Amino acid sequence: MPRPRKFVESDVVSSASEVFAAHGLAATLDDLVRATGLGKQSLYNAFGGKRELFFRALSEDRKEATRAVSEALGHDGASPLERIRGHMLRMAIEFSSSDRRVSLTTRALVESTGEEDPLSTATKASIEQLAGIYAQCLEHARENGDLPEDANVQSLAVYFVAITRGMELLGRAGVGRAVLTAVALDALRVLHGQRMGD
Amino acid sequence: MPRPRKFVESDVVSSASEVFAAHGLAATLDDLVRATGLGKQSLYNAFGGKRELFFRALSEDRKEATRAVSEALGHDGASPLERIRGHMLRMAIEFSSSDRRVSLTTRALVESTGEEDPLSTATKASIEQLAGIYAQCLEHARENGDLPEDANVQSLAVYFVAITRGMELLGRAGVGRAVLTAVALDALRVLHGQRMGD
DNA sequence: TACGTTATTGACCAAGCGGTCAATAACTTG
DNA sequence: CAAGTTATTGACCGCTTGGTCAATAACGTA
Repeated sequence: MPRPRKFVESDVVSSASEVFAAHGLAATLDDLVRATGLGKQSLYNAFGGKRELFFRALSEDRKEATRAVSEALGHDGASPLERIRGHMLRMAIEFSSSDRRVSLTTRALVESTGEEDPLSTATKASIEQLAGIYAQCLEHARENGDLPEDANVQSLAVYFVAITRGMELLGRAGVGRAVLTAVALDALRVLHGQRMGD
Repeated sequence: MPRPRKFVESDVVSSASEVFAAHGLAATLDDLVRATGLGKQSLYNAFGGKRELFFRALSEDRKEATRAVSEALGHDGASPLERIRGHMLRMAIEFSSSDRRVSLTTRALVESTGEEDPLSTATKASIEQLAGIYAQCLEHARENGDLPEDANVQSLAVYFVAITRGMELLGRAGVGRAVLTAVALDALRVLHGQRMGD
């Protein structure tokens, strides 16, 4: 009965995501209107406002990021450690690409207050989810005998989240592909050492 | 002859820095007026506007950050590698402290456009400066024989900038002291391994 | 083809923004 | 103590902001 929408919701979120990636929450409602092609009111009807649309975009970004990492670290014939290696090298290229924008999750991380607000909750969950994926792959490596029996899979997983975040920021600072690749290879050496000097 | 100022410039910059650390460039002129105690016009006279004040704060933040790292990695009897270790462990504690705010440099990194604007230039310089300090210390370690002769000191230096940036973000996401310390120890294993699996 | 429902459109609004102005105050120096 | 210079103060301004409203359009259904 009702008048049908002229837009595809996921397309709108995707366009909005680019705008938010470029300008963060400081992106203007007008930017969004221009990027999505919708009118203000339609945007408001469909999503509820700028902030809500940001969360929606953030959620999609997170879904996509975890999907991508999941796929990169998933079974494909190579050993778990080889998959992590390939993943890190691809990240180095990705992060050093000149048109790469900082991920919404990282943006949200910086803009989050540390309190219990929705932004902080969302970013925290995002980090934990990513760490979970790394942990799974690392656990497989350990079962394979590619990591020492007493390797701390949990902290290593968080370590990989940290180093990828750091590489992302460095890419923003203009660090080029060669250096970032070298950094990725350095980072991987963590998996080869035997014991921490305590 | 002129009427003297009622404020100390460095104090104003310091107060402003906190506000910017908390809210980024989105901090309002009113926030700054409240935090510094100066009137708008005085702020304007002394610094030239919000953006200029931000740059001033960013510059101080950068100076302080490099000073701190320099001191931590400087000569103090311990070996270069031990100094790096101590530094990383202190960073883990610092970044996981609950009232810690994200550094202005990291903020600027995220908000920079990647173009040639002043923000990007400043952050790039900041990263390079930090990497330089790490490189110096690592070079000493190599001369000491604590690192293999063929270790790539330059990329390792950038690696340490990356992992500390990542740890900073994770601290923002609520990762606690224990986990962040474990991550720091993981990160250090890079210096113990012998050869990269190529 | 008339009706009910929702989408779209463009005008509109109050609040908050960064910044400015003009008047006044405080100090040093002659 | 008068003159010159800069600081401070509070009122003010034009613009942009996120959001709203009322009118109209487009569809399925009866």
